[in-house]
Amino acid sequence: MRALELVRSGTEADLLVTLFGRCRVTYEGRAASTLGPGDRLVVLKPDGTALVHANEGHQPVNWQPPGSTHAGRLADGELVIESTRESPAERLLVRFEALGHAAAFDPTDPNELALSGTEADLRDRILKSPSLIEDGFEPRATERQTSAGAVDVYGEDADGRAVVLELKRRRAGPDAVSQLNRYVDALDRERHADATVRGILVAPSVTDRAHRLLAERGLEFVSLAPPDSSE
Amino acid sequence: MRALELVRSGTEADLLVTLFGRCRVTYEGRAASTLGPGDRLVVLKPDGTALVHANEGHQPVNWQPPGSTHAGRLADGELVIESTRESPAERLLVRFEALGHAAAFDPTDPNELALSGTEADLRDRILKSPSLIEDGFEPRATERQTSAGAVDVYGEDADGRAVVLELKRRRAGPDAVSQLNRYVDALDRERHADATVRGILVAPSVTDRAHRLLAERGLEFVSLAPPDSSE
DNA sequence: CTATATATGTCGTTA
DNA sequence: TAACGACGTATATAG
Repeated sequence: MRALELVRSGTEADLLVTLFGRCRVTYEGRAASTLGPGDRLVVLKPDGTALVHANEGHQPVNWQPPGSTHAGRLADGELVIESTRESPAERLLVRFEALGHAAAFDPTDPNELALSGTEADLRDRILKSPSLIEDGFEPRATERQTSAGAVDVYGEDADGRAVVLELKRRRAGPDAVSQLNRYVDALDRERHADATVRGILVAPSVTDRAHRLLAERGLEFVSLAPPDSSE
Repeated sequence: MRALELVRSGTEADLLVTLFGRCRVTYEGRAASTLGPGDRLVVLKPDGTALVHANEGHQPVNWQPPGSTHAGRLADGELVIESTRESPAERLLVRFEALGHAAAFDPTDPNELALSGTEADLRDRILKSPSLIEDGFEPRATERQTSAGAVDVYGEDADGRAVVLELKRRRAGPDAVSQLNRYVDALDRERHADATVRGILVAPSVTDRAHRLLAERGLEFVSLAPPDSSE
């Protein structure tokens, strides 16, 4: 079978292999799933990634993470792709009952994605212009460690009070407030100073629930978004 | 150009279109990105999804969500795929300087994925055998609403005290504890009863930090995993 | 390896 | 539509 040869030689030669056809899929590992017959696109990458894409959705209906091992074989005359990995033990089986297409490509890709508008960009914006938070704010550290984890930005306000910033690149919800709250609690406990630590959530906006939570916990909010790519 | 025709007729006819070749990609929307020349697989789905897959990783290096609109055109003799959506406004541009392959398929897929080992399965396991939590535990409601959101499982212990369960299908971290804490706080405030609400995190295991957080907040932990698919 | 938090997260469900 | 939380999340980074 030509497709089987393609899968074998393709994975062997570190090619990107694509298959399209009618197949069933079973998965067992962190969870377990079965998928009845249907037409899907299967992609096998040289890094061990396997993707099964149906006709809808951004996400693959089934997959195997990078580092997996792909193998092709025939069972009752049908092409079967088996992708496995250990730690955690996971196995993906794709059984084709009809194959419309099979191809292999040499994917040389020297360039990396350049992305802007991330939380890191928001942080850099604040470090460059601390007054965006408030007059007199002075950043002292990023990723400052606490017993509750690393704080996005740590600094002092105009009165010398300790300030913790938690940054979100988009509208923030209750989880962001809880996160900030954990850091403030931890620092309050560790610093055993007179003044309590101020906690400020920095995001373009917050949800109602998050806003209430901030108030309950005595935390603050500053509206700020990552810079446009043009800035 | 044959590939252009394929893209146009394929998207028109609700086919799944795949392209492989050397391309550059730019994206602007919730964030912004550029990607220099390299060999990638582009997938256009009939639901408006666009995927750009490089040779590595489970995730597409660039994409456009379902509901987007794809268009193909020629610019200086090169095939350009443009995928846009509104709300939020986002635009993906893929410009091929070399095309190795183009194909279109009719993806009929009547079957849905059947998945087990989820949080819902863990919840059902508890509802069927409440003593897995502790002797005398009695579930009263799932998705019980509070001012902080819906609680996974709400019930009473042997002494008639209110109990909130927060379920996680896998090892739980600090965020899960914060979530549980929010629900317990909300119920304590709403119920204005004498006895405080008990909060129990139910997961296969917890991280050290999560364990400490539970102790600080007076919350509890019960080790329990979703059932095997065989169970 | 694990732990932690981000993500153009996506996706489903519900108000 | 927005909000909220789950996801086989994946991914990067620090320890």
